Amino acid sequence: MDTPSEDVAPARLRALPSWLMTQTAAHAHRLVGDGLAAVHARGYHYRLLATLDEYGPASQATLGRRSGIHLSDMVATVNELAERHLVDRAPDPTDRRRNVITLTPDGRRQLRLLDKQLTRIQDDLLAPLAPDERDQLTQLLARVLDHHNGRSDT
Amino acid sequence: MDTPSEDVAPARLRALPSWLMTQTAAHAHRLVGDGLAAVHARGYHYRLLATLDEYGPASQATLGRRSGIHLSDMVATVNELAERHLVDRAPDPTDRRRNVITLTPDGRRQLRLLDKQLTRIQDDLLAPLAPDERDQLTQLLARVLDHHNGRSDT
DNA sequence: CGGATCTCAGATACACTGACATAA
DNA sequence: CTTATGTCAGTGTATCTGAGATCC
Repeated sequence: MDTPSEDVAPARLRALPSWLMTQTAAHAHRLVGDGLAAVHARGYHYRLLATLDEYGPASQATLGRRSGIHLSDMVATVNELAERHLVDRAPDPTDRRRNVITLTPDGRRQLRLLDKQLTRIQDDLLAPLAPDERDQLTQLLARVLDHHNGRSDT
Repeated sequence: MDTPSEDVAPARLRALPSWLMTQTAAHAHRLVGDGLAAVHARGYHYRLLATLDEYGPASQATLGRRSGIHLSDMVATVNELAERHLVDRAPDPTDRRRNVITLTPDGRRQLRLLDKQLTRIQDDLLAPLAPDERDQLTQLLARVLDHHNGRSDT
C-alpha cells in the first residue's frame, strides 16, 4: 500500500471520471464478452434480442434507434441471428424498403439463457460493492447516460 | 424528430450495470476523443505524458505497467510523441535492451494544455450530476477498478 | 424531388495476442 | 536457460462515416 514507486496509475488518471469510466467499461466489456462467448453470443446479440422481446417486431432502422446499434452494424447482427434462426427477417408488405425483424421461439429461449448469464456477470463486475452501492452506481450512470442521450433533465 | 418516448432503450438494458458502464464510457470516449483531437492528441498520449510527469523517466515496459497501455501499443505511442518532440527516447546505458523515455519541456507544456482540456470535458460528461454526486460516482468506479486490477479489498 | 431504409466498404480507437531478436 | 525488453504484425469489438441502391 505504501510503496511509493509501485506500478500504479498516476493520481491524475485515478481521479479522472472519464478515465475511470473507460477503464471499468473495459473490464465490463471483457467480462461480458467472455461470458457471452461461452454461450456463443455477443453484446449486440443480447441488445437486439432484448429490444425485440420488450418492444416486439420492428424494422432494422427502428431497432437501431432503440438498441443503440448503428444501422450499418444492424445488418451484420441480424444476419448472424437469422442464420441461427433466433430472429426472422421478412420484407414488410406495407413498405417494401423495410425488413420486419421478429423474435423466434428459439430466440426467446436464447434470450433467457443470456439473461441468466448476464446476471452472473454483474455480480462479478460489482463484487466489491454492497447492494445499495450497486444501486447508487446504477442510478448515477443512468442519469449521465440519459443526459447525453438528450433525454430528461440538465 | 419527435418520437415521443418510443425509441428508448429496453428496461432490461437500462438497469444493467455493465451496459450502463459501456454506454457512458462510449460517450466519455467520444467526448475525450473529440476534445483531444482538437489539440492533436489521443487518449494514449495523455496517459503516457501524465505517467511520465508523475513518475519521471522510465523504460517502455515500466510505462506500460503504470499507464495500462500494452507494450505493443506503447511502441506506436512513443513513436508518435517522439516525432513531435514531446518525449525523448534514448537507449539505457545500464541495460541495452531498454529505452529510457523522458518528458521534454514541450511535452510538459502539451500536458498542461491537455489537463485543461480534460477538465472541461469532465464537466460536460458529468453535467447532470451535483459535485457530491460526481465524487460518489468517482469513488464507486475507483473501487470497482481497484478490485479488477487485483489491488486492495476482496 | 426530398427523405427513409437497407447494404456494403472502410476507418478509427482501444485492448489484446503471438512471434521474434536481443540482451540481462 | 530463463526472463525481460522492445518491435512488428495481426485479431476482435464497438462505434461511426460514406457511398450506393431502393422505395415512400
